Amino acid sequence: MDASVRVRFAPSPTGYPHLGNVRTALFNWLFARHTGGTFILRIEDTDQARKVEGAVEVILNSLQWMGMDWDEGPFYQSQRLDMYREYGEKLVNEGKAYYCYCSSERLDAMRQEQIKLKQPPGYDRHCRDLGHEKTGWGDSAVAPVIRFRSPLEGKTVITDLIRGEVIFENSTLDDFVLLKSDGYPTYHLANIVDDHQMQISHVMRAEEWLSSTPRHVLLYAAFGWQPPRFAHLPMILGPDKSKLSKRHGATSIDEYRDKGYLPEAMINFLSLLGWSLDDKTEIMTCEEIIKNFTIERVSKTAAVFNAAKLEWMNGVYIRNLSPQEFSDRCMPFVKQALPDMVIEPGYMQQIAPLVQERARVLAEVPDLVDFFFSDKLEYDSALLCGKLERAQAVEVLNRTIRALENIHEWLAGDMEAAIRPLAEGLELKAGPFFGVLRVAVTGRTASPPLFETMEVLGRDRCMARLKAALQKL
RNA sequence: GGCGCAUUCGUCUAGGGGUUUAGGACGCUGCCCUCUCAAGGCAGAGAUCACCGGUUCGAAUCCGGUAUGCGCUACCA
Repeated sequence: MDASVRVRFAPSPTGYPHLGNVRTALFNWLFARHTGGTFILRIEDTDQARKVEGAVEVILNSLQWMGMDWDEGPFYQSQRLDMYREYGEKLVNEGKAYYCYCSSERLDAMRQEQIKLKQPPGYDRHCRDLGHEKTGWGDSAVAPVIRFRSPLEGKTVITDLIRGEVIFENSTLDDFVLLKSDGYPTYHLANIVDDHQMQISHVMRAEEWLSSTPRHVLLYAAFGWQPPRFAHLPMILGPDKSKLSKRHGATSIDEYRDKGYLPEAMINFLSLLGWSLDDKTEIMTCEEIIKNFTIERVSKTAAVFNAAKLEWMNGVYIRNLSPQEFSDRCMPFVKQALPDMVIEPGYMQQIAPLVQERARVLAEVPDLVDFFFSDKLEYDSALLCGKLERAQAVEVLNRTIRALENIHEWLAGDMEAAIRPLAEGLELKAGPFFGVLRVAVTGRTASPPLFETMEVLGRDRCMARLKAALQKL
């Protein structure tokens, strides 16, 4: 237990959280829970242009859905603008940053030119030594930004908990913006100020941030602050091995919820994207993951997201649910997909066990069970015969109906005992014989076991369907 | 272009000098079970550990280079 561990998940509400974001949140949360530390939620809403309405709510909901509770926050950077500005101006006053009045047009033109000349793009430090005659807002038609006065030489060494020592030449760093002309801080400024103020001990974020870490280390030094420990997590890639994004299909976490992935399966699966317990353990409860999670066992290499494996794992979790719980969790999906049907919880509880091991995601349950609810089955009569002659199929149905009329208790065992011998009489194997009945009763060629299905369906519905099948032939 | 990171079966990964004929999982194929579909069981294919050199009695494991991939290179995060 290390109560001094303070970590944060700091998403920007510029879109809905995707698997990568959630994995980052998860690792921070796991680390906090493992160490007995504190998990803080901070919304980095400093980009007014890319802000997406409602994204914060989705982020919060997603964390809650996955069971990742936070101890402090959410804090909003947009509510702390004055403070960032003060810190920015403080650096200007100390000569560690400066106002820049370059217009975006000049900056764009400069970049174009640099690219044309095959030079590394970057700010040309035009305003770095303007002097003091022009300082602050109001002195120019152009609202200025504050830029960091990056050292021109030397090296910045960062020690990453996952990657070890990484060395950057300061000369490759440009004078990045700290405070934008709209008064909002950039990520670099706000992030450092907040991490310091919130006493963050470990910064765990995706590897895409590794390149900007020297800037952050330099900023901490400029403020005279002790930087936190850094751990850059491996990226999660799409099947084409590029950074996960919308074009890879379902990436937003609530899409997975809507498809019927279980949060516990998502936790388990995501925990294994860049972390492992040992050489064989894969299915773990959240408690087990928390107990065993350490940064030492986080891998360095980017992971391609394997949707098929997630689906498999979700199936494992679905099968491990109690029948009651499975039934309860199916309800919303079934109701939504079959809006015209009356879905009684009691009936659903009878149906559920028949499809539990056949579903990999909850959203496919409605397709598996809809025939339990419909009054009239729609199917191609050709399915009824399968490979049998029409006359044979008719005979199968007639004999079954007769046998069933003598059944006292509508129980799967009794029905099977009465019907199975009928196949022999027609010199048919059980497979083809039951096949006819299956289509008659369910309208499809694949279904849960026939007699259990018929028992749940009930006598009236089954008899009606068998007779209806006869009519079709 | 510059800088950085990475590189073990198609994918997720174990392994960190001899215990490895490189282990597990998903997926795939086959067989078994079986009233269909699943689930389950068993088996199989699949990795010269990116490549080249070096260190060493010995390298997937250590070092160097090359290649490739990815990331960053914004008044985005």
